[in-house]
Order: sequence, then C-alpha cells, then structure tokens
Amino acid sequence: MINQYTFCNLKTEGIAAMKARVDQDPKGRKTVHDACDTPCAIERGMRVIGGKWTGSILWHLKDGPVRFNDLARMIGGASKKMITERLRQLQAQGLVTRQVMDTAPVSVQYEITEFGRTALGFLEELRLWSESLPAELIPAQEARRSTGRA
Amino acid sequence: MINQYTFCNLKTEGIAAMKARVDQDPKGRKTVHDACDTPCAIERGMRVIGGKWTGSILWHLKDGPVRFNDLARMIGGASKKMITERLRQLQAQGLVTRQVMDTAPVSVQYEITEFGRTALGFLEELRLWSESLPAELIPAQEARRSTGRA
DNA sequence: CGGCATCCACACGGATACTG
DNA sequence: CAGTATCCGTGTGGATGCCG
Repeated sequence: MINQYTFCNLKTEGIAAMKARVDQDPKGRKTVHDACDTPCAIERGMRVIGGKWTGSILWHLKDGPVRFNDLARMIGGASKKMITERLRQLQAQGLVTRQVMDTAPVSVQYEITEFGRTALGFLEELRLWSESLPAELIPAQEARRSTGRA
Repeated sequence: MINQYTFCNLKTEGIAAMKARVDQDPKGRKTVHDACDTPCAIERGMRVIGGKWTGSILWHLKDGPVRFNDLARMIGGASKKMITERLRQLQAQGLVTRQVMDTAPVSVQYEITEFGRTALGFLEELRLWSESLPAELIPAQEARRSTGRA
C-alpha cells in the first residue's frame, strides 16, 4: 500500500528535503502533511518565467540591451501587446530594466538585470532539453482565428 | 513591412550559439537573422513542461510511482480534472506511464519514465531559483470566482 | 477509486486603431 | 518609435455530477 510520499516544500531551511507525506489513519482516511502549502516552488517559478513569451524575452536580452521593436521583431509570433505586457511584468519583478533614450524618435532600451541573469542558467538548461525533444510532441503553436473585425 | 522572420524552426543542426541579430539595410529597413531558433526552444520547452501544474506533477513523481488521488492530494490547488488532463498529456509525450493495478477498488499508478527524468534536472534548477525569490513578486494564484451553479 | 462529461466564468491574447 | 486602448473570440480551468 502506498502511503508515503515525498514532495516539494517551501521551507528550505534544512534544505535536503523536508518530506511531505500522505499518511493513513487507522480508518483508512488520508491526510497530507507538508504538502505544497502554496503552489510548489516549481509552480511558483513557472508563474514568474513561465508566462507566454516571458522566457523568450528574457533569453533575448542576455546578449545586451535591446530596443522594443527589435525585441518584437526577434520574437516572431508575439504581438506588441504581449511583449509590452510581459516586459512590464518582468520589470516589476526586477528582472529587466527599461530606459528611455533621449533620441528622436524616442527609443526605449530593455536590459536584463543581474537578478534576471540568475534565471538564465535555468533557461539554458531548458533550451538544451527542448532541443533534444522529438518535434512531434511539441504542441503546435496554434494560430488563433481572426477576430473577424476589419 | 514585416515579411521576413525565422522563427521556431525545428532545425537544430547548427544551434550552438547562434546569435539572433537585427540588421539594417541602407534604407533603414530591418531584417532579423537567426531569430527564434534558439529562443523558441525556450518557448517550445515551456509548451511541454510549462503547462499549469505540469511541472509539479512531474516533480512529485520523482520519488516513485504515485496513485491518482494521492497525486491530486499532494498538489493542493489543482482539480482532478487538471491532474487528469496534464497526466494524459505527459503520458502522450512519454514522460510518464500509467498503470492500472488489478485491485478493488481500482487503483492507478503513475510513474515517471526515464525520459521524463531527463526533465528533472532543470526542474531542480527551477526549484532552487524559485526558492530564492522574494515572496512578494510571485503572482498570486487568484481564486476563480465560483460558477454560481449549485 | 479514478476518472469522464458538462457547464460556464473568466483570463488570455490576437487584431486593429490611435497617439505623442 | 514605442507604446496605449479597445474589442472580442477563444482557451483554460474550477465546480459539480455521475459512473463502473
């Protein structure tokens, strides 16, 4: 009978791994201890860099500051709206900085912060892993149907 | 005029460290070279393990087979529907296996495959990174409003 | 127990137009 | 150039019920 599991915890004090468990009382009812009180670290991390395009954006900034439209150009498939949205989010989280250059016409530069760079390691790993994936199992990026508006 | 992007192409031949560049021709028009091959790997990877709860599920299977309901219990916050859905997806992608045990009542065991394990590496990295994040910037998991139905 | 079916509220995100 | 505003189809995913 399976009644003992380990899974992710938020407290990293003892690091190693506090073990979350599913226990069974005499009556057979189960309770979880130290479950993912909050969404797991995994989930929480995903909320930060797992947004659509978020990873790509961050990734594109790794080689230096990039201007808005260039960024949009690089990430083919993402609308300006999305780029803006995600950039704002990343900015609010301190992963990138936004700097308006005093030129005409205006130009805005986005740059990854030191903090943002700490995420690149993981992204690199993800990239390597992804590239080893058989193409068939990648869920096709479906084209949304047009809104029908002129 | 937007008419030339290379993105999400699945050719992974040259990969290595292709730098995406935005070039400008004499007339000031810009073109992108080697745009998304690399970054899109990020996006593609996200499509596979970036789904809601997907990472958590995989993560929770790392220590051994787990039964459906126990899995659901562990991942507090996810509905059975989601768990099922994601499990099916993971199964179709060969990251987990599903095995119906011959017991009464039925019990079903999910187990991570060797292939699935290859993803644990960066999930671990993600976990470490996430745990270092200040709690404030984690987008709260908003509670959906009830459907109003009885 | 381990689901599937249904219903439905949103949130997401593309398209488009407009602005300084 | 670098957005903002708006409109709206569509996907996502929680809630609930039923079933073998």
